[in-house]
Amino acid sequence: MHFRGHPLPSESELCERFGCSRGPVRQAMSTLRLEGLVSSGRGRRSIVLSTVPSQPFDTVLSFTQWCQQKDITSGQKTLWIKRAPAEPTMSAALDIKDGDPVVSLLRLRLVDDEPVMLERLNYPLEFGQHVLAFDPDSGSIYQQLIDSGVDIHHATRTIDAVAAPEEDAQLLGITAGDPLLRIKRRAFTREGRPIENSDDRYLPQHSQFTLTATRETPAPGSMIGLG
Amino acid sequence: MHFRGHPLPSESELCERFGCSRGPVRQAMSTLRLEGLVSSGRGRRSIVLSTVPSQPFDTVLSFTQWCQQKDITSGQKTLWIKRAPAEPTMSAALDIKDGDPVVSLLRLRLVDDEPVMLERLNYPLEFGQHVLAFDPDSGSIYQQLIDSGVDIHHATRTIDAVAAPEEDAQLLGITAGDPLLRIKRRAFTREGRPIENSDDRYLPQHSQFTLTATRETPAPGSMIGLG
DNA sequence: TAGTGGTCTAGACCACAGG
DNA sequence: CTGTGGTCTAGACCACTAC
Repeated sequence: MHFRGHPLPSESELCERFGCSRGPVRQAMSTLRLEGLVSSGRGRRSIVLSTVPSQPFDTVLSFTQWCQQKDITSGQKTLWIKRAPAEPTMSAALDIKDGDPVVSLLRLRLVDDEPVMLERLNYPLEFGQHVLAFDPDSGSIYQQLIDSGVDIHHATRTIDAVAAPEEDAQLLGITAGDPLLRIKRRAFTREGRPIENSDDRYLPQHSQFTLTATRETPAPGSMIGLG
Repeated sequence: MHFRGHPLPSESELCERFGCSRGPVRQAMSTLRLEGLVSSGRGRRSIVLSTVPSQPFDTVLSFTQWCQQKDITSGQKTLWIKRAPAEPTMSAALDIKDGDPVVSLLRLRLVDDEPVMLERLNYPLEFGQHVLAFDPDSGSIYQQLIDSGVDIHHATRTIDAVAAPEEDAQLLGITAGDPLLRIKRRAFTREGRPIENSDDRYLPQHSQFTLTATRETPAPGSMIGLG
């Protein structure tokens, strides 16, 4: 029915078909454009670019949720969970005072019982209390936070590559110095208060990060993929 | 003046101040929201989340342009440029027939005369001819393609980490096996025909990749940053 | 030249947040 | 309760594309 290059009905036709004015139609088209699914421009019909929807925000943040969508049997082993006063670097990252309590986790993420990712998570006590009151091996911490009423509003990620230190290498079953894909993540409330500061290290042979950008919109969709 | 959490003027105030109706004001706010700069919602004032603008699409693709924005003195050394029949992997990636001509480049990117990135670019002849007819050390290939009338519409990037092979290590002045951040990129026309298939390898200590996502919109902005 | 999407105006109603 | 942003209507003009 719809394939790449296929022209869409004109906006006026869509207005008639759905019995609404141009506003809602244009808003819907705008969403599709942002997702990179259609292309449009002055004077020409809009056309289908892709029929594959981009991943929603939740999936990008939650390893658990992403594995479920991909029908991958994911596992996790929490190596430790602790509550301790913040070091200067961590207090700065979480926008709290030096020595304020921080809840920290070290988790190993598994796919088919093989380690694929090492996760270091840090939360201010205000949010970390919901993590403490929860078995971290029973499911998604993100889901737990959301269920506890924490308003995870936006997040930033920084990606680079590092050589595996001895500790990481042992846990991931590789040799020290092997390359790891590192994703540092910070999540915020709507008001901009830090919820989480984390450091994930992926085995590059098992995972990669992909994203798309469109010229018409500076904001690309993104997702994590296992290959 | 504007800081994180600072409330913005209401939409009606902005309408008065700029002498326009709500439409354009809402469109501008929508752009800021997509870029993760402001947050808004029913019944409450919009607020500032960040004062750091995200990079536009062009900048994300063009190393040259990005360096110019950052006031970094960037250099480049094209090690070779060739035209050769496509290998099976490349023909599949560029959606051309086996043996069809492909224009390929190997470029070293410099910042302050130090190598920071190794760039392998591949174009189908249709687009690569504009690269051949151009001194690749004189400026941005993306700019050259755009000036030649090539409609670079959207792009996908895949990010992972690799251990530097001997050739890359020598060119970048590091040791073989050191971690590199790899970004594989594919650019397309509006019709979905591949323009470029490339493989960039960054020294991780000099560069990193950051992106933001907002819960309200699945599409995050993205940029490359040097640290 | 006819039809398209991009942009704008000037209203309107609603759900929701805050005092 | 008032004011907010989210959404909608029903027009309008323009630049551009395809013919």
